Amino acid sequence: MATTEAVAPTDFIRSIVEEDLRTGKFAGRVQTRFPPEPNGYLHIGHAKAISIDFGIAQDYGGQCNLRFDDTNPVKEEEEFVDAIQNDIRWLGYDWGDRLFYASDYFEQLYQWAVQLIKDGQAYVDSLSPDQVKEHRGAFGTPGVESPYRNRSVAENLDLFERMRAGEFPDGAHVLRAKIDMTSGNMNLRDPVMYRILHATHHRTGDAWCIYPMYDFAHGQSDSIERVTYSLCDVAYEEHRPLYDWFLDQLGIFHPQQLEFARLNLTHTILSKRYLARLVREGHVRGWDDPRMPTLAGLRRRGYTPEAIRDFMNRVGVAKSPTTVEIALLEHCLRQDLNLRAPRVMAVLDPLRVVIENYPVDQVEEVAAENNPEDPGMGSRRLPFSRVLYIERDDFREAPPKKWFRLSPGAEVRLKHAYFITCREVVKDESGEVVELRCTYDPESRGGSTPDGRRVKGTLHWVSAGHAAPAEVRMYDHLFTKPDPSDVPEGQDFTVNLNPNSLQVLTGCLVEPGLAGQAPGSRYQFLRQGYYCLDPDSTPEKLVFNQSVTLRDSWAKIEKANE
RNA sequence: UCGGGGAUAGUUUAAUCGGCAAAACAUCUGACUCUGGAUCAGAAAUUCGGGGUUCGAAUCCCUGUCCCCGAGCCA
Repeated sequence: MATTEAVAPTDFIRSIVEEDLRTGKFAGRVQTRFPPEPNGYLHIGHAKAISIDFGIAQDYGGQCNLRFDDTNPVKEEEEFVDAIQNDIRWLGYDWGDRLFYASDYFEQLYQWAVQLIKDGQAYVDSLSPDQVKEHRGAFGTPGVESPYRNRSVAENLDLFERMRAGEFPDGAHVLRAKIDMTSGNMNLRDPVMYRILHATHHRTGDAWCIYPMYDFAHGQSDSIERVTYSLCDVAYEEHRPLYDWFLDQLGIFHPQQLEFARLNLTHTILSKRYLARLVREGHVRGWDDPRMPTLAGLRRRGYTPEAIRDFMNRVGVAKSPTTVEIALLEHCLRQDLNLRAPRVMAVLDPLRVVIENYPVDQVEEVAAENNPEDPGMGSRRLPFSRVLYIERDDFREAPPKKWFRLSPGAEVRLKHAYFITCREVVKDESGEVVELRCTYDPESRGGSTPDGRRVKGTLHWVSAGHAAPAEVRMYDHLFTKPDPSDVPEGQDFTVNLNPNSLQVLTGCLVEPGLAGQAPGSRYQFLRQGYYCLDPDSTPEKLVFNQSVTLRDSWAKIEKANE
């Protein structure tokens, strides 16, 4: 099978790694980590970080750890720990036995905090949250020092110990680093290192009632794990001076933080908060709704890990804030599935066809290749009979220009079967076409005739007596605008929600072999697109999700004719 | 207002030391086809502006503009 991952990634981070490898900066070691907070589901934006963190380790013979950044017990849940691991594995990455938690390091972090207090680099502040905020100052103006800033080391030690012992209520005190209240970088204006939180932690239970802040936990966790490259979002670029400061004050192993731009995609949103709102307000059916950009949603939609990895390689790694067209993601899926998905025939909007000159009770089997891109995928046999269904959209009573499909008097090929000619159009009282009376050419079996006559159109079909009923869920972009946040004054992104992002087709008919297949199975519905069997399927009714359409040049012609 | 980061076809990225600006996606043509699919061939399209250095600048210097991020006891 041809590989779909042909693009060799090259980027500024890899250049730095290669340079370090040359100069021996980290003794030839490449160690990265992926540090999710277990407070939500992973989405395709995270997949970019995963692909970079694991991909770079892989490329240079290093390792990537999985570390849950679980320093805030009030936001984090065990449920997400499992879901996140599942998603990363599904994407195709492996952290071996290196599954860690920032909470594994709580005791060490505490000892380091004590060390900084003893060194006069940290102090217990007893200002209220509002006062801390006031003292911090604004962008243009310097902050002012807390009156508690110059407490003695002994008093700080005593207070901090008692904070740990649970003597104070939430918010009564914090431990802050003593840096510079006048810094232009807000992160350096005596950042909070520890806060009091009488909350049960998903792993440490009630062992702690003080918890370290991200800035005091992340770099040291990296250091403990001997991470060489701590790769993160550009949002953390302004935190780097602080990341470096703690490591330097502590005098411990110093990983290098490097920042890259996070992924944005057109026609969707990638903010955990907004995604949660879509779920909460019922705009989608859940976190794994096939319209969601979550990995769970993409998986259910029929996306392959290969397509997503290929996409990440094509998107590249840089620092400028950018928005990738969702068309590229869709292209990657098509390209992958074109090579791997078995072709099947499915009629979404059935129109009855009776072959008048075909024997009433006869059923024969025609051979159908499973994938013209890969003969190794073999072939199957399909039942053909006198009564069939074709796609309603494949017939026009008054055909437009360049119409290759069926119309009164026209001859087309039924894929893998016979040529048929439309003789008569049957309508009901309201004038709707309900049936086509056709004849077939017995000589055309297999799709060609002895006289070598050509037909322009080839249609998919199913045999009425054999087809399996199905529901097909058709999807379109979640948002109508490329940038969902482009809204009129006073409104929010929900006004750009696409009312037609889900269209449920019932009464579809698919070829018989599809019954009983495993949920998650992916197919190409011939001439239509790629579809994936949904877990909602039952023995009575198959349910398919449309993953992505095929490129449709007729749609373009039709549009141009308008 | 201050600090940090960024700017190359419509989009995302390349361009080794200062040496012919390129690829993919998207768009448009055409060929081919038992999927109006796939494939193939082709077209159009790019260095944020203004100065400067240089034989030569996307790259170096000066200057301006625009965009993103930052004032959680969130990560």
